[in-house]
Amino acid sequence: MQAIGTELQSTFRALADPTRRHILMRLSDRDMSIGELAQGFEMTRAAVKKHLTVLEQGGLISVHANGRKRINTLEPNGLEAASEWIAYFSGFWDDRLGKLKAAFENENDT
Amino acid sequence: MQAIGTELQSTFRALADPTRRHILMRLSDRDMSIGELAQGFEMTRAAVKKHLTVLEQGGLISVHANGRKRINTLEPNGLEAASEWIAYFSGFWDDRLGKLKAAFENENDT
DNA sequence: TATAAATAATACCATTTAGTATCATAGTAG
DNA sequence: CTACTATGATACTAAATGGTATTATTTATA
Repeated sequence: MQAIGTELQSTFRALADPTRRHILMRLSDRDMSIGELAQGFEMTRAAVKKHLTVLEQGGLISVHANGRKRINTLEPNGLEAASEWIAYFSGFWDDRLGKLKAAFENENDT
Repeated sequence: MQAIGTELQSTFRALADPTRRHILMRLSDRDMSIGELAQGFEMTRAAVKKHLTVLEQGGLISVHANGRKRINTLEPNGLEAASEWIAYFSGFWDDRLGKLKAAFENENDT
C-alpha cells in the first residue's frame, strides 16, 4: 500500500504547509516566476524559493528557465499519489473497503 | 480558500508522517489500543501515543476509554477537509490546463 | 562594457518535531 | 489492600524545518 510510490511521502510533506498550498493556489491561476510569487508573501524570496524546491520534490510543480527567469508550473499528475491514497481510506470510511480490496486482489492475480 | 476549515492544516500535518499513515492503515483493519498499536512499531509506546494525539487533533481518529484501555478508532469524516481541498484544487488545476490548451489552439489558428 | 535584474547557493538561527526516559495515575485481579 | 497493567504527563535531546542575511552567478540592457 505504501508501495503506491516513493513520491507519496514527499507529496504529503509538500502539502503539509499552508504557504506551499497557497503557492499552489496562485499557480493554479497562472505560471509565475519566483520573484512574482514572492511579492504575494510576507517573506523573503529565498524562503519562497525553498518552498518551491519542496513542491518540486513532491512532484507538484516543475520549473523551466525562460531567460533569466525561472517559471514555476503546476505538474498535472502531482496530486495523483496523494489523491489515490486518500481515496483508499475514503473508500473504507464510506464502507466500500470490500470492493477496493477485491479490486486490488484481482489486479494482483495476474 | 484556507477558509475551508481550521482542520485543514492539522489534517494535512497529521497525514505528512509515514508512521501516522501506517497507524491509519492498521486502524482501518480494526480498532486498537495504544499498547496494541505500539507492538507493531519500532518505537516506544510514548512515541506512538504522540502520533495518536496528532492524528486526533487532525480529526482523523477518535479515542474512547474502555476500562483502563483507550481504544483508537478511525473518524469517519476525518479526511473530508483534505479530500475536498484536493478536489477543489484539482478543479482549478484542470481549468488552468484547459485554458492553456485553448490558448495554444488559438495561437495556432492565426 | 558596465550595470542592474533574477535567481542560486551557502551559512546561520529559532522553532518544531520525533523520539526517549522517567515518574504519576487509574483501573483490575488476587 | 496490594500488586500489576495500561495509560498519562513531563522533561529532555537530536534532527528537521522555516526563516533570514549575504555572496555569487547568469542574463538583459543602457
